[in-house]
Amino acid sequence: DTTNALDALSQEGLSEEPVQQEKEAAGSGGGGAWDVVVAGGRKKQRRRKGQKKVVVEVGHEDGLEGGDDDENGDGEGYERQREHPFIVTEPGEVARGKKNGLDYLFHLYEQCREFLIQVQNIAKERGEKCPTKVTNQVFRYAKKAGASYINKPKMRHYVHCYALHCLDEEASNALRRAFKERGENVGAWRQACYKPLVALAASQGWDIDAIFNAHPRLVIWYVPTKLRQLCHAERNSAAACSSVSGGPDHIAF
Amino acid sequence: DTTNALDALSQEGLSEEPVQQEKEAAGSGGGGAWDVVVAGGRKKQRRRKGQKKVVVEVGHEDGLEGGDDDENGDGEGYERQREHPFIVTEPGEVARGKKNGLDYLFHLYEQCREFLIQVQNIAKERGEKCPTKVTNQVFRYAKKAGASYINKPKMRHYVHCYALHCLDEEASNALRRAFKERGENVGAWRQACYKPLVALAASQGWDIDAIFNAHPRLVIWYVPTKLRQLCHAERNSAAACSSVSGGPDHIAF
DNA sequence: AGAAGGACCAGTGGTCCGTA
DNA sequence: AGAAGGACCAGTGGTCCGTA
Repeated sequence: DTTNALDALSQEGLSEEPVQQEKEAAGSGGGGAWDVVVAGGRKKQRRRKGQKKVVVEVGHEDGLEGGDDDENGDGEGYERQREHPFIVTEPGEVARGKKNGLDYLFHLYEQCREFLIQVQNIAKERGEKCPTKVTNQVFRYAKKAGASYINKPKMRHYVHCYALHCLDEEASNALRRAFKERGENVGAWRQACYKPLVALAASQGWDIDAIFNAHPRLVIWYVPTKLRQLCHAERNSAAACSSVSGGPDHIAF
Repeated sequence: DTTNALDALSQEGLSEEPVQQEKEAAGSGGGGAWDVVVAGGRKKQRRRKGQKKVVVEVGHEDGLEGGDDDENGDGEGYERQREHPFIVTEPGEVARGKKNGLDYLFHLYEQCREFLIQVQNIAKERGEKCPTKVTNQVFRYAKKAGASYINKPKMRHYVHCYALHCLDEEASNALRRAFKERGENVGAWRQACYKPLVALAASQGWDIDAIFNAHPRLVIWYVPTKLRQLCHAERNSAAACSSVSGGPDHIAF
């Protein structure tokens, strides 16, 4: 199966992950693992020779803290393992400079799904409780498998953006292009992702949980609190509005 | 709707719950609320006059601890609010003495389901996360609604017994009659409930989660750890056995 | 300033063990 | 002894806020 090929690949070369000898290959100016993934057609990349596929138990080398800051890449001294910030990119566009693009962001969600599937398979094999969502356990597993660039706060932060991408890729792409053109930052784009989702929920009876549950890539993610609240608030004001105007199918926006 | 009628009713009269003035009416010798429920045909009991239906916010009176042990019922002094222990009863049989029967036990599971439904309705109304299982939140709600005789350790303890009752009532009834006849205690009966469930799982591909999920009254209960482990262990030894004997459909028992 | 993520916290699932 | 359930505990979902 090809489940791990992408994972192993995307663990390489990203400047932020702790494989020191490869770190700087992708750091700035593009050309990292993600670019390879995008250029190569999104699946079945062959692994680089000599790089072992990391799946379950990663031998822990403890190299993250302590001692030597002696390695440096492009002359900026010690680079922390924090991921490059996201910028708004169009579909297919590779982020330049020390930035990551939105295709890469969405790819992280796919990776989490693959890690979840692995955790589920292990649980089934052992006859243990089988998670249906991306839980702490899955994040822990991802980290142990070497995907240190995946963490819970980040993934939860952008879930609704990924949801829009899954549910209405056209609208998501249009929004990305518009916000890129306007030079908006990631935070503004992220905020803007709520509105089309709420509109979508409105058109489907306001049940955002049902919408997530009906989509195979989305069902594994918890509905973000704020999205749930927005849907609820909008439903109530739409109801108030329609009760004033009298029409049962009055549109809120 | 009739959702709360049973709840309100079964909150009355049971000797263990903290409505002091009614406590002793049902204490020993049968004749408590449960008997009324059984005799009355299991639904749409009318409420006793003057007894308010308790649903959400119970005015807390703090009367459980502190002060006066001055009330006493049938001459045994202060009776603690602990439920009478269960005994093995046949279907339809009312427990005599300071005991509770198994119909009453199973009725508690139905009550929990009704509390869950109430919690779900409230959550939906408020646009909040909606539990799909009987969670701590539901137990807390039950307690606030006056069903102090419902608690998590008890309900979790007997889940698999209730599961057998739901999935194969004939087998469950036969087991109850057999264990009553032999004079076995509740613990022995409880232990014995595992075996027919494991056999049932065996006949359905060993997926005990799927079996729970397929049943509308069971889907709201977490699969008990021990039941899951037994299914897993039995599956493995069945597999080993069939690989020795060579037949893919070899029966383990 | 905008953003990534370590680390905290309230409340969870699970059940032990002091109690009656 | 057999059994009910208060109360504890490890690990959860959720996200704040000290960090870069």
